[in-house]
Amino acid sequence: MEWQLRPKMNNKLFLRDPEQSEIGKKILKSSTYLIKTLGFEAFTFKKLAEEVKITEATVYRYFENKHRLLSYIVAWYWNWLDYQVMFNTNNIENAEHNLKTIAAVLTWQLERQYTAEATINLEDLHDIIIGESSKVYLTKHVTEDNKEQLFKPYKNLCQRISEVILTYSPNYPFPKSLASTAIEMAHYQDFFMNNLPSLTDFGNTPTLKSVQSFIEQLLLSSINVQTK
Amino acid sequence: MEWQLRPKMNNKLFLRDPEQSEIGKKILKSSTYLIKTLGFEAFTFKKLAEEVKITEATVYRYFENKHRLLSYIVAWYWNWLDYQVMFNTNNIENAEHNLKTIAAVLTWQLERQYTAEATINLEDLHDIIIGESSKVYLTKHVTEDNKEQLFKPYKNLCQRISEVILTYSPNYPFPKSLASTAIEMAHYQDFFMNNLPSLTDFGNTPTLKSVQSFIEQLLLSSINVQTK
DNA sequence: TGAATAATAATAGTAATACTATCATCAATT
DNA sequence: AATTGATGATAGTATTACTATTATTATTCA
Repeated sequence: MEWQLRPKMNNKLFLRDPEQSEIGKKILKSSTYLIKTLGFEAFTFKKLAEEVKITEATVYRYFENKHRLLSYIVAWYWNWLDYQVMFNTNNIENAEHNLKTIAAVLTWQLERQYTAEATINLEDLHDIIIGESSKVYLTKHVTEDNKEQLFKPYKNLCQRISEVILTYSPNYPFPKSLASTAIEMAHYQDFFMNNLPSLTDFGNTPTLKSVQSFIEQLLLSSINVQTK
Repeated sequence: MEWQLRPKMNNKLFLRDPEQSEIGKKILKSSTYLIKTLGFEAFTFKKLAEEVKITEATVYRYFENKHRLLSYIVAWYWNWLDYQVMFNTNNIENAEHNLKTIAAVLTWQLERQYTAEATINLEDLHDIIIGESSKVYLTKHVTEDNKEQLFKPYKNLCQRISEVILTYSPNYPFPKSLASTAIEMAHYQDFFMNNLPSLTDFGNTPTLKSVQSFIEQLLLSSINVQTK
């Protein structure tokens, strides 16, 4: 039997479920491509409609506005990443090993599970996360969005990582902050490395492998000192 | 004799120097206030012009567009913060002490030097940095902006912090990445604490003091492990 | 003092954006 | 065969992010 994995998306994120129709799936695929290519600011529903060859009105029937669409895409990513972490740390007792796995997953260094589901192009998605994901919560309406649980997948991931941290070091005082730091920095160091390299130490060898070492070191050393 | 300190601003950041006229200064003050209050997305030159009681056209003679204005304000902040770090670590040999000072400065816990210069309201400015500063570089035109040296003050700060890190631990492999991590996280953990508290460990006591402890621990432990 | 210059006001206009609304058509379901 | 739902086609609006032009002040410089 074959299993098809689909992230369960919060229905506040859309007006009509895009996974339930061909047009919806095309909207997801094309918007991911366009946001990656044009950047979120220059991305419009009009351009999206042209790309998918539908009318602007149709897009509006799926998503309230472009910010919600970005929120959907980003939430999808956090869901997916959470699954990767879960799958790869599942049944493994060694917390240090698991922390290294987390650093690898966060920096895109691990064989991806569940790539068959091709609604969204994962490489495009990763690009969007690097450059645009913060814009989802850096708004004046974070609080309302948060009440609608739009950030649940991010929080789940953060929670999962913090649990591994606590397994490794039960008295470490900042497990959740360290988890969110690892998540954010995995992406920011990637962005800096490629765009503002002097903010990193990876200017000469701009590879995700370098970022991975940094995140790994960040996770392990913070905790190591604490448990001394 | 009294000294008046003014950050030397890159003249690519403006069309007409706002520090050189009364209207210019009002533009800086009001835009800081408005961006803080409305958020950058809802902030427009029209609203700014109304607030300052000038015409929109006048604003455009000072700044090319609202993104450049934000870049100016943010650059001003990094300049100012760099000065704070420099002033407070100057002549002090003890690198550990200096790292603690840096954590304090980044989290706004230190007596501010040079607050007399009142063109820009520092409290408003701090709010903007927390919620809007990343938007300055998270664009499709980072590279060109970077070529025009718009991010120089940020890089200077990062460089200064990384030097302290290296003084403390000459073999630590990620001084610049750790510096940019400390800077970004000082602000992100603040934002999370106030808006998405479950991403942090400060939900019960949402104070900058808590963030300070975290940043301090982050800086010191990363380096400590390395030097073992 | 008078002329030249610079800064701003006042006003107008434009293309694009982010929508909302209406009605017709077409396909699938019951 | 009738109903429902999704989409297309089309139109329209308020706002945004500008650009342009001319008139009016204020400043400075000869």
